[in-house]
Amino acid sequence: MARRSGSTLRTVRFYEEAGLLKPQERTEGGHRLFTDCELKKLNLISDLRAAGFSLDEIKDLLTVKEQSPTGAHAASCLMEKLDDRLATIGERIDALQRVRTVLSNTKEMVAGCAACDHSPLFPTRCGECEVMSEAGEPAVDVLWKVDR
Amino acid sequence: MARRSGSTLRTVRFYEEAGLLKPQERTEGGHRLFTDCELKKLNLISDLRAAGFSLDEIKDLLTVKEQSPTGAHAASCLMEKLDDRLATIGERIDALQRVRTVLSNTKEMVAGCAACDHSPLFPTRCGECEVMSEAGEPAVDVLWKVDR
DNA sequence: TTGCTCCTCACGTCACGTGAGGTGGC
DNA sequence: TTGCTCCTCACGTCACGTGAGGTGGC
Repeated sequence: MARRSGSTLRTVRFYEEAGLLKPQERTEGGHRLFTDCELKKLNLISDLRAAGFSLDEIKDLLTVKEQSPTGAHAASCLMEKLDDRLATIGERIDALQRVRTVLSNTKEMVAGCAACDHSPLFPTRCGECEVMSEAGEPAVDVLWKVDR
Repeated sequence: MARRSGSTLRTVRFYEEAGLLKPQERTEGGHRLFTDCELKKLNLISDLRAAGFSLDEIKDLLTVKEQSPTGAHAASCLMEKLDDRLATIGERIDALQRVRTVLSNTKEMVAGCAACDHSPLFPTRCGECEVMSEAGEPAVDVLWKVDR
């Protein structure tokens, strides 16, 4: 089970302890036996964890049905929660793309230093070097222009 | 400082303890005083943390210069590390987009249940309902088709 | 003098990792 | 009988959160 989902034994036991997974039964010797559906659930949990959701937030999704009196109620409740999660994922993608742009800009600026020929300005006064443009990327200031 | 970067006092102190930030000096009473550059650094650290990097991975970027003998060496070393981070960010964006697709598909399937009229199949046998198509999205199996 | 903010311990939390010592099952 | 895998404690780790009790500085 753990191997087939790409997670670890410890993780499976931890999710069981948290009430997210339930082994259908145990062998005589205590080994956990899981159904195929629990494997699908573990895969979904892993995906949602990778997307940055807490186990509580995940449990909240997994227990919608058992907390809803009718099918219509469960459906609208689940759809609302899914919209929340989708919005959060959108924000996280945007944030990652912004960081990507920052690092990419930084790389481009530092590319001009690949031929730095033992400049006396290195390492503490690179900000005064003619190679550095004035394009104000704060990350470049931090990572490159000054030191300490 | 903490407020101006959107983080907390505790976080600033923790980063200082981890060797990522250094207050330029302290007041008589022990209050930390930071330079503008340290604020930029804190903002960069926050962005990289939000992108899922550990403090060790961040420190690794921040100390490239002081560990490099020449400017050319520092530049190529930093660019290599930036490429690594950019690749990781790309993978994380892809993963988030896959999860977004999964949740979006799930929402679309469950939308058909908004008018569920006290079906006797709810809540444990929704998988047998005619409303459910056969499009095999495992997340739908887990969140909707069966229960427990 | 009165608030508000900052200070330093120090314990708590979340999601696991990592042995320590023991058993199951082919 | 021999490996390999699984089992249960139980302590460790990472990145902070959260009081407890005290001081600074306007």
